Amino acid sequence: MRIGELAERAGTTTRALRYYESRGLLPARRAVNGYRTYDEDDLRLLQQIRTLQDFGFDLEETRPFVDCLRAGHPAGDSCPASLEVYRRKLAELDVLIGQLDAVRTQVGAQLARAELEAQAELPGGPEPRCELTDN
Amino acid sequence: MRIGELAERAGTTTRALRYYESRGLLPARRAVNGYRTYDEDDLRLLQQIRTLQDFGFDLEETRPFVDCLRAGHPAGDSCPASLEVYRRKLAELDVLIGQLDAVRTQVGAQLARAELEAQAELPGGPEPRCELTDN
DNA sequence: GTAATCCTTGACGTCGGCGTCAAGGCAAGG
DNA sequence: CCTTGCCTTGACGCCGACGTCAAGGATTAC
Repeated sequence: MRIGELAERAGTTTRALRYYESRGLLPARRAVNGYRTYDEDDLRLLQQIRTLQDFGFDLEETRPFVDCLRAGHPAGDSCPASLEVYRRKLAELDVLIGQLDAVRTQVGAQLARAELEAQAELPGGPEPRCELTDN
Repeated sequence: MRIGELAERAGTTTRALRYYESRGLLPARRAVNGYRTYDEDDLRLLQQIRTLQDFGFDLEETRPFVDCLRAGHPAGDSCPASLEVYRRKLAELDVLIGQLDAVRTQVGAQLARAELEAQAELPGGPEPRCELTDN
């Protein structure tokens, strides 16, 4: 199949495929007329790439998986190098999620505080804090 | 004070300050010789910007806070526009953290599965799955 | 033959927030 | 006077993963 069909079947674009090839990730055979030619195996490699991309993996991080498949293994993650990428990614995710949780907490606290202060300002001077003050 | 001192006191660079000015975020007065001149208020504005940046806010998102301070309010988040930014950011964070959690779960599962399969491959053919098979 | 639809390579644009020169002006110490 | 160390503007570089356009060749449909 040619580049357009592969792109469509994988849900990506021809531009992306040419980019992958320029990075040495998904080289293509060439027909006599110079057109790129792909087969079903290439589709599988491409699907592996796209799956990992959707998970937020960098393009370079997908390379071990692609190499693994190309080496004849049943799955892209059947090789130690791929597992290492998984582990690194998990560690990165844990750090990132932790940071974002911390930020979320901080921003949430800031918002709560600022809303309280705004509340205290608006209704024409400081309000009574408690009914007991009426006594 | 001049740009170098302000940058140092705020823990940033002169390049960043010039960039903020180019974005209209932190304009500077000028001395007779053309040098940028800042005061303590500018330092406060800059600190507000940096705090939010550290939280992952875009520069544009810091603008309401800076405007709020410049309008004479005691805090950058004393204005409704700032609160809106807080709320939007919280919503964005929730979505992002949710996505990252989902990815973490998926990647974790993939890793566990791939490790199991690798385990089953290595020790020379499929291993006995259970001691009961010895009977 | 010609229009439509593929394909090719090459090259510049995008986005954010600056980093990093380059070329030159201004002020102060020795 | 000269050096040193600030400052000025301007402009290109960076990163990742492509988008988009340009100019032209190939194939197929009619």
